[in-house]
Amino acid sequence: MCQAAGVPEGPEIRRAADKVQAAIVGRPIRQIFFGLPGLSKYARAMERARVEEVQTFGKAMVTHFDHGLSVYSHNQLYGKWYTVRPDQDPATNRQLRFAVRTDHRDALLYSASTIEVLRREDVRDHPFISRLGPDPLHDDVDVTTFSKRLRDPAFSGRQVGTLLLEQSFAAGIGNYLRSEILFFAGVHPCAKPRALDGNTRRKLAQKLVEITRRAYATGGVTDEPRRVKRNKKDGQRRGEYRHAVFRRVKQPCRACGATISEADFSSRRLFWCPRCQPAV
DNA sequence: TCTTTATGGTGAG
DNA sequence: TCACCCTAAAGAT
Repeated sequence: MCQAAGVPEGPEIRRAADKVQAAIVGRPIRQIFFGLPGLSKYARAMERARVEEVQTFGKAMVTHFDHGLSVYSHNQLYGKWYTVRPDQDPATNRQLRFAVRTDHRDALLYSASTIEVLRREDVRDHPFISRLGPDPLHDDVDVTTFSKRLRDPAFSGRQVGTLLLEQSFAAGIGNYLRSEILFFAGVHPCAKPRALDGNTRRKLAQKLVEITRRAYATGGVTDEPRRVKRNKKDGQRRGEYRHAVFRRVKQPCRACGATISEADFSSRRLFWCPRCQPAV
């Protein structure tokens, strides 16, 4: 059985989409199952189609079938994809919400509460997707995209600690990436883009893209490779061992030794180094 | 066994 | 800004 990587932020969703795509794209479908009310009526037609592609838009995933329908899913905090050999369902008490069973692998989505069927041409108009800013994991998005955005009056007067969580500014960034990006950019969460000098603003845009892509490549490890620690007991890299500041409250900054701070910011916990990210 | 927390998001006021 | 929804695992008792 293969449990698709991690859950909640853009990089984890994209990795899950990669797994699902490799498992079921182009394969004859044995069965489609929907575990939420109102969707079963679409299953028959999907069983005669094949999956063409699995797209992600920030934290949203869209599974496209070649007969013109697509399945939108958002995992929120709880959804989890598994890919398994046919009918080798995982041992879990979770609720199965969407299943694509093919002759090769089954792709199973558990616990997700937001699953919708759309026509492919309507995907861009979906209420969640249509409001998203650029996704730093998309090929056509780069540092310049966000440099410009940070100068845009719509965003430049906001505190960066708030801005980074807004999906309309950048799609797919969540709470751990927010703390990590600000740390590597050396920017205090209260800073406003328009008050930063040009170099710092560009560095913030650069780290936004770099750290998000690093998280995708590593499966959520955001600390610099040379600094990444391993748990001495089991060699794994969880929590303390994955990030530079996130959830490292009261631990020493690995760059300067100062004690990592923590505070609620936009109703979520934010972590920063008071020396590497001085108040503005 | 109960309570808290969580890498997310919506809608009311 | 707040209450609320979704569900699972960790922490407290």
